[in-house]
Amino acid sequence: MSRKPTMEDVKNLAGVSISTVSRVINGTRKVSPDKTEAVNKAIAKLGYKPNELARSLVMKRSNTLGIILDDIGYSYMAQYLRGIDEIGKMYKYDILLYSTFGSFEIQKKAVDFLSSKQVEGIIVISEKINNEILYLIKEHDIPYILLDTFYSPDEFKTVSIDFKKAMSDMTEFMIENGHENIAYLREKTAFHSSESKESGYIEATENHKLDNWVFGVNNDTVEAGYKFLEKNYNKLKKNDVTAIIAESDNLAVGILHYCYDNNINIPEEFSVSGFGNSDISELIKPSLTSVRLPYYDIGAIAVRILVKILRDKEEFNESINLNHEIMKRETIKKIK
Amino acid sequence: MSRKPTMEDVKNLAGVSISTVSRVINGTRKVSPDKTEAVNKAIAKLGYKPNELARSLVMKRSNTLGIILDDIGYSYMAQYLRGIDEIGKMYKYDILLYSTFGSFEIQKKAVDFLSSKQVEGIIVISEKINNEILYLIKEHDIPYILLDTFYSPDEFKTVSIDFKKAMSDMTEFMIENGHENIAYLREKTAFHSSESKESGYIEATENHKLDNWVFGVNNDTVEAGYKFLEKNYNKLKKNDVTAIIAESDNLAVGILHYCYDNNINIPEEFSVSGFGNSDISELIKPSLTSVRLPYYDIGAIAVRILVKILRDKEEFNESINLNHEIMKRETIKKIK
DNA sequence: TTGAAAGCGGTACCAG
DNA sequence: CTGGTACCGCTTTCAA
Repeated sequence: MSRKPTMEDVKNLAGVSISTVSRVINGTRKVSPDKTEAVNKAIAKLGYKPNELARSLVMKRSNTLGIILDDIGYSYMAQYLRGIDEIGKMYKYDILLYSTFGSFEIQKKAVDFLSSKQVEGIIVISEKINNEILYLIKEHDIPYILLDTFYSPDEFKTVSIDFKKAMSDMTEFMIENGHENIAYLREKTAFHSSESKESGYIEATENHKLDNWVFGVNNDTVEAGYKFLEKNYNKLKKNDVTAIIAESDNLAVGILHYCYDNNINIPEEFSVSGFGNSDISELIKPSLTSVRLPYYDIGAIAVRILVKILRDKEEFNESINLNHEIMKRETIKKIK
Repeated sequence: MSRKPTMEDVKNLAGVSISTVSRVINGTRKVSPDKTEAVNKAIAKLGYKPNELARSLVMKRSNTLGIILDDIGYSYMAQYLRGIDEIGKMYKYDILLYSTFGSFEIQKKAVDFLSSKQVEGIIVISEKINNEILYLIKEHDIPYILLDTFYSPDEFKTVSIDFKKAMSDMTEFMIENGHENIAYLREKTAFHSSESKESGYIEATENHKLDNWVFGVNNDTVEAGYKFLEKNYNKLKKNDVTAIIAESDNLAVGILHYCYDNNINIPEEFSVSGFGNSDISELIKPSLTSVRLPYYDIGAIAVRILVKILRDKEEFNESINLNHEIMKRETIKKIK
């Protein structure tokens, strides 16, 4: 097998200088038609492809975007990545992935690594981010953008959705449907998004002068949702609660499972909502009302912004929020 | 902002030659303790990180594995990627992703691109693969491995599972549970995996001298499964069918939905099984019996093999099959 | 052990 | 318009 052809080979075959070869490849300057053709023929004949590594080395550009994320296994990550990938490709950028499994240590390694690969921009997708890593990115002087996070929105750039507004909207939606005693189920670990959501619920209920009941569980799992209702069913009934807003689809599914096992009719006894619009919300029976988050769009916009920063050397300092959408399904019933 | 430090800077600060710097970084040769220390100090002080691009250029190694896949949006892709990523990282390989959205044209571009980035190996994850692209990879002389595919297993390397055996096992399982009239639902588009699965069903039923009923639908969707049962319910009952094996979870979920809507009790009237063990299979009520595919392991093993090829220049010519697992859940009932 | 110097495959500036 | 050449940052002979 013969070694990959280089510009040297093209130059020899075409009988021109190496600079000329470079010129016709990049269209940097005018080259006479005959030489252009000679070069193109040689390229075709040899099947020459420029070595991007060498090119990046001298240009100090790699046409690559680095993505740092916690775990590719999270189902919504794929949606982010689609947005990033698709739009990135439109601008000729490719994707270098780095999973950190939530470890700050690995996050730092990721930055160093991506930087050494000379990525032109970095997108960090993580709720639990450490400011060290952000400063590290800044130090490397590489443009970046944050997704899925609430960390210091003032100081760091982020594209996200307004979780508080989203949950407030969901609560309003329950109220519009006639519910006045609405319970709220959240996970206790204090991530910002979780707190924002709760505050949205609180705000909406208070605006309508309704009581509010916040219940906390320890994990964002189906089991936790199940146990919650098992434990609190009587209490909810005693207080005439007719709707339960869960801060996640997992929790909501747990609630639905408990109802299924105990012949509690949904939505007759309770209207239930989740959050995230995961696949299951549409497929479970009864199908679950949820809040759709525009992951794809967030990824897409993040890339657009990054590209803009790269192209125009323009700063990006506002945090952008995208719109959520309430997906009404069978678990909601209008009462009164 | 000061430019990134290079070996030149380290050399100056440490007062040694640039070769020496390289040596202590790579441990290529013995270097006297004092110089070693001087270099290390300089590196630490400057925060020097080697430029991987330059390194790759001269070494002709990039420590990067290229992944070509159809669409990162497919839910099981994430599991493949986790396996690849996690094991890849163990061997210091990083991941360059390329989505092709099933287009052969883009697949070819992907190969060229990855090659120009000097990836050391390529993993192709796609059911619909074109042999052109395989020859293209061969031409580039870069080691590769195929996943999720059945294409020419003799000529090309692949890690997969034995779909035929898997479906035959599922059928046997139904038979063990006393079912003698078992319907089979497949998608008509003729991918290899689909055909293999069907042949597994046929084989098992024939081994037990049972009748077999194969139904075909046009899409692998929940709706298709739903419509299938809607159309064939009476026919199934007339033939005393007590079990339905669907070739995918989607189809099976559609069946479950139809039953839910029409008060057909599962598993009393029908035992139902899906394939793929998607998230929904565990979360739907009744939970769906399915076949778990070891995506993570497939990815992990693929990387191991690739690394072995890279390290030992060893050929890999057998196709490896990994074990599936039948996940028994509520949709199955023992009869008789 | 150590340093000088020749590349790896390109780009871009400088003359001509 | 075209060719020569320095250089991007690093590894690796080859001598010393």
